[in-house]
Amino acid sequence: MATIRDVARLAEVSVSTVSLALSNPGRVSQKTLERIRSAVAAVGYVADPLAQSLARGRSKMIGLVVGNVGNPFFGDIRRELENYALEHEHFVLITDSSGKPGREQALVEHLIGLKIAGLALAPSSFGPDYVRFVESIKVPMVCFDQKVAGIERDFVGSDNYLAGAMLTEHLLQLGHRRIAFIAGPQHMHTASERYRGFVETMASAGVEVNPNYVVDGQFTRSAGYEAAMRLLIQPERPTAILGANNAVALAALQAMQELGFNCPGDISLCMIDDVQWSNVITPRITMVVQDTLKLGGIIARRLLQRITTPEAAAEPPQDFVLSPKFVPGNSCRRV
Amino acid sequence: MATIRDVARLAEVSVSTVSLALSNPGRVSQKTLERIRSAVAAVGYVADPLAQSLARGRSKMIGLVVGNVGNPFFGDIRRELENYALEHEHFVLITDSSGKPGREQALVEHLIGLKIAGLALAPSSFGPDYVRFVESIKVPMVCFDQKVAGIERDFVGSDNYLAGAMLTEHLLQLGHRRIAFIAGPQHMHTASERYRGFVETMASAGVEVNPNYVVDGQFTRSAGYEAAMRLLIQPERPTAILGANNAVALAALQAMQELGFNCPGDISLCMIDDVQWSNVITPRITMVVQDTLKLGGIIARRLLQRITTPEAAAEPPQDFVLSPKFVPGNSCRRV
DNA sequence: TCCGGTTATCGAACCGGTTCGATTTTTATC
DNA sequence: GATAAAAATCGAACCGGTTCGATAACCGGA
Repeated sequence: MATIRDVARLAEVSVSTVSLALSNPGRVSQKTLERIRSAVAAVGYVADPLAQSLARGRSKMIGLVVGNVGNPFFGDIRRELENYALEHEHFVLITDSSGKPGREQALVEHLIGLKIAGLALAPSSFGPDYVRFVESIKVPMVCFDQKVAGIERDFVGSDNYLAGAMLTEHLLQLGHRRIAFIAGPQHMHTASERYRGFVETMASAGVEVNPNYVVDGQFTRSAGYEAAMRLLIQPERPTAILGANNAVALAALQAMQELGFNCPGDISLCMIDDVQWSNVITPRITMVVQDTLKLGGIIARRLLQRITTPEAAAEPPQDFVLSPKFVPGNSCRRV
Repeated sequence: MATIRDVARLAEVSVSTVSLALSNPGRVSQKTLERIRSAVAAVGYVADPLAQSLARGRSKMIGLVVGNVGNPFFGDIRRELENYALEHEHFVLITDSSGKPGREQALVEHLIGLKIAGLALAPSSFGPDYVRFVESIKVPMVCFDQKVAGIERDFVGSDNYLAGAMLTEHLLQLGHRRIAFIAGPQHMHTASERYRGFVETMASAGVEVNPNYVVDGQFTRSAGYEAAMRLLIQPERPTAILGANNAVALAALQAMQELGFNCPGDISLCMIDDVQWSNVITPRITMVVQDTLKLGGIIARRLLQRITTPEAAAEPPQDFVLSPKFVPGNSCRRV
């Protein structure tokens, strides 16, 4: 590997001039610039990013920390961020916390040790300790997906209240009254907002929520399955189930299939968030989806702004909340 | 941030002693070790990984380069690698090439610039240039998924010939003779092997392969859909379709649904590789799946071995090929 | 021709560690 | 108690860049 000293020797200038010429071509004379450029080409010099980061105190890398890279929700976001970062000569490092706050923290610290230029974080926890931790991060950052109370940072996400409300409204309009809700962990903003959307829409329609119809699915497949089973073995079954996320809804579909219930014949089902291959799942689930592409675009643009321009870096944190979109399927029938 | 010099000052020893003590506690005296340890604790010293990597010429990071992190196939592999790496105080950086060879190369070069300790690579291309590129990588590495002819590196993957053969055999035993095959790009080892498994099993059963029944699905959803459509509009339709991967098979299912064909009533379907939520897809697709957990374990162990022990690093490259598993569904009927 | 003000280039210090040969201290041996 | 060998510690160079104050070269104007 050729170093900057090799270039300097060949171009017959000092090391500092080479460095200057490469980072700020306007500040050296035309002929030395050319000499340096041809020397660079001759020895095949490429600056060592590690040495650069050490000297500059910051690298050209952007950290992306998510709870589960396999979740298609993150797919578009990752892609947008990568493409946008690439345009600005930055490089995205993806890390996966498996949803564990402890590991998330370790990953973030490691990334900061790498002197990343910026961080896109999908928070996986909550509470004062967690908030303190996130607030201690001094790198330019954007949070997304999960809004955490107390964290004063840019946030990009969807209107989860609206998501819950839209599907509830849809079911009500189809004539359903015995509507069940498989909820997520209530300490999560997404989960509590979706639930609130459900409850308030029911209330404003004057329909009472049967407490037995609200079960906790933890946003996971296994807990969602258990929760759905509890709903389905009740003597007076709900006529419709609203899954607060894709995992619990599909777990409910599985439970229905296993118990021999027909969807939507016996029970209607709808969910928040898409999954891959949802269009080959029978029935096609009626759902409300987030505009992940747009979310990713906003995250990417905002983060790069904060990284590259000092004015943007100084701006106060801002929330970007997008409306989700209703995607009709054939899993809900009129009653 | 406290530096090693702060520690040295407080412990009243030289910087080099601190460095030595931290990396090799056995080579300093007991009391200086203790003094250094308490000094480290007192100032909250944590070594700067960047400076360490620069000085040592290698970091504690492992690069994982895949074509699509969203593919559940990579999920287990990533998780196994991360867990195993963590046990050995290494840290996994995930990067996604979106299947583009150019970007893959750029990513690998960037990772090498970061002086990664090792690399797990799912090759996304082939051909002499590509082989030359991979062969030029001097970091300890393990290739997986796609076996590329000419690359002399450890390889971990599944027996794709067997995968194709098993499903073909299954369909033959159910009495099918008009069996169609939606193939992948033949320059890919996985694709050509699966195809070979199909062709040779058909041949040894004495069943002729109708050339109109072999179509190219490129392993992608869209091309798979087109290919399936071509199969389905033929006057003499196949009685069974074998999808060479999950994407083309599910695209075929979609095509069948759209054209009003019942699966398995009208046409049987089976596929290689699982997808998330396959158990809520109707019908449950009969498939052959790879043992991704075990693959991940082998990749992780092998790579860490090569990284941590010089003997393993010197070993000649080796192939680890696992047998896939047959998972019956209800998408194939007897004819 | 001399002078003040730019512009171009350089040298040295620095980022925060590691490493290795040299020096000092300790321990064991006679 | 002298001496060789072993163990502990140190200093300096190095990894490969950046940055900034200092110096050198250049320019037009009096």
